[in-house]
Amino acid sequence: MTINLSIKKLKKSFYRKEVVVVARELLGKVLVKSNGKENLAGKIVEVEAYHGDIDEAAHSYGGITERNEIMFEAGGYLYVYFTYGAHHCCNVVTGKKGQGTAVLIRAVEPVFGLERMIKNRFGRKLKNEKEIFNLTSGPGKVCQAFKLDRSHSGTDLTGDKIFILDGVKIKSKDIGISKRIGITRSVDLPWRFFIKDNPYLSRK
DNA sequence: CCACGGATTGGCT
DNA sequence: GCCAATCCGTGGA
Repeated sequence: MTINLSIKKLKKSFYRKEVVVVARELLGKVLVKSNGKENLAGKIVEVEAYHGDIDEAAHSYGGITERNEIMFEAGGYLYVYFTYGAHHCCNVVTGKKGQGTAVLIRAVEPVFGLERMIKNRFGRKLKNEKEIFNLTSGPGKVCQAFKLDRSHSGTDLTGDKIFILDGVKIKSKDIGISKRIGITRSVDLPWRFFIKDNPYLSRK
């Protein structure tokens, strides 16, 4: 009998599709950061889609700037931005060159490198068992745990430092849909997707 | 050059 | 539940 471990790295073709399709398919996939120091992995459990043309909440709405330039590349790159004077958020660029579409990774379920993530995020050991659910349950938290900042923006996701592995296919009935969180424009687009009942979500 | 506000988080009421 | 913290990207003067 063969065992399909489904640990193949996602290729450019995976990312170069319509952003909402990629957003849903990213659920259950595994974000990996791998360098000499850190070997971290987390299953993606919550995402949001952003669309440059019709979405006033997207950084790419309004055209290319120095910050969002990478969003306009063809899919398969990382876009990391800094906000509120304190937090980084990481996105997966999707679609064709010039579209300006990306998927925000809002929460992951820690899979590998827990000790390192805890150190990166809290600088100490966990106070209690419940704190594990505060480790990567938000876009700023994911970047802190994975130590991702603007220097990682533009990273090729088919390289060997930061990439995403194929994972469990999430069934439609197990995917929750809602409006996006924390935005003030285009607020009604139902483009937040999450794995229902997963304990690592930023919200229910 | 300057002013405004943000794809958040955590602490306090 | 409410709100301050805190930098910097963006747009207008």
